[in-house]
This record gives sequence, C-alpha cells and structure tokens, in this order.
Amino acid sequence: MDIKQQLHSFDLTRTEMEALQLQLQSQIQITPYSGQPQIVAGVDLAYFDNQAIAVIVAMDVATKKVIETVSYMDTVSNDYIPGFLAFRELPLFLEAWKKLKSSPDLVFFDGNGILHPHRVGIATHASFWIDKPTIGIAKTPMIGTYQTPSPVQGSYEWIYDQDEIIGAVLRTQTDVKPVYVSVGNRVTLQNTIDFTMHWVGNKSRIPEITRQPDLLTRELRRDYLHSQKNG
DNA sequence: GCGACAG
DNA sequence: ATCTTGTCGC
Repeated sequence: MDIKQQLHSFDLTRTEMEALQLQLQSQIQITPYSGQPQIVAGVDLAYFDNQAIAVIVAMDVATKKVIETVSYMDTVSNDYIPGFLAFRELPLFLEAWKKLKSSPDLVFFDGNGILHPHRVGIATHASFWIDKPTIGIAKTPMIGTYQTPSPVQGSYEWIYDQDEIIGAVLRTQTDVKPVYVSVGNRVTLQNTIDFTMHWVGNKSRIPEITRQPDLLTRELRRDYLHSQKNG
C-alpha cells in the first residue's frame, strides 16, 4: 500500500499505523512561518455513545472574531490508543474540513504535534492531509522531560527527549496549570509559543482558538441529544 | 516484567 | 474523551 492510499485509510493495524507515522515523520518541515497568518482555525471533538461531533472554528487573527464554523457528526470507528489519536479523530475532522469555505493559514489542534513518540502527533499528522501549517496544544503531558515554568503568564520551559527539544510547557495564565505546546508542521517552536499566546485571554487556561470549538462542540452535542429526546 | 500513556 | 457533587473564589 503506497502512502497515497494510506492517506485515506484509517482502519490500519498498529504496525501499519506506526509505519505510516515513520513515513510522515521524515517529511516534517520545522521552518519559520512566513509573515503573519490572517485567518486561523481551531479544532475539537465531543463524543457520545459511539459517535462524535467534530467542529472547526475559523477566526480572524486581527479582530479575534469568529469568521466561520463548520461541524460534522458521525460514528467513531477507531478506539483511542495512546500515540494514535489521529487515526481516531482525523476522519471526522477531514469531513468537517471539506465543508469549510474560508481558507485558514494555520490550524490549531487539541493534542500534540511533534511532542510524540514518533514525532507525529495529531497536529503533525493532519498537516499532511490539509496541506497547512499546524500547531498542537495539549492539556496534559505525554512524553518528555522538563522543568516547571515560572508561575507568571507567558513563561515557559522546553520539553526534551534526550537532547532534542520537542515542545514547550507554557504558562497561559498566572498561577494556573500550564499547557503543552508543540510544532505541528511548517512552523517553529517559537512561532508556536507566540501564536498560542496571541489567543490567550485573561480568563481561560485554554487559548480561545481551541476553546471556541470546544465550547461549540459540547453545545451541538447537547442540542442534538435534546432534539433526539423529543421530536 | 512493570508502569506510563494526547483525547 | 466521558461519568458527576460539592465547593472555593472573584
């Protein structure tokens, strides 16, 4: 099976998934983002039973206002396996992506980029499907070693795997648990930190760019389950 | 062999 | 991710 076919096949064995990650890993481009993104998007999913709703929210970088939102609901075919989140969530995300009319310059994912055993977390993996620069923002650590960042908002520490820097522990709010950010593809870790902090308000630990889709995904699930309960 | 392990 | 009560704090 060539890589092109695998790009559309998510029902793979563990060995096949690892082989695909290794192929993608060799194509990662950690390069500075050219200029400034004008439109960016955030992604998240909400589950219920064996189904899920994927939501993409496109926002204007300058005004920080929502430009467009799209969603896609379907059955989830793959279990969650640490290290293979992409194979569970990308199928739904890609369907939602097809419905998007605007063209984001960059996409933020709930999860990791290269802060991953094979350097191919969901944000990195997705970049090869949508052909866009990506960034990963995780709420809990997965791998790597790091020092605790200062409790002040904006402070951070590198996350290492041996001598390799694979991400950063970033304090989005003073005296609040930090988040774990990493390069998805086609950006630098510094771009990742800067772009992430741009979306940090003064209230939430989670940047608005991924908090918006998180809120909307739960709202849509509530509405769906409610309408289903009635008519 | 044992424990860890994004969402 | 999801299941859930009370509770601390602005």
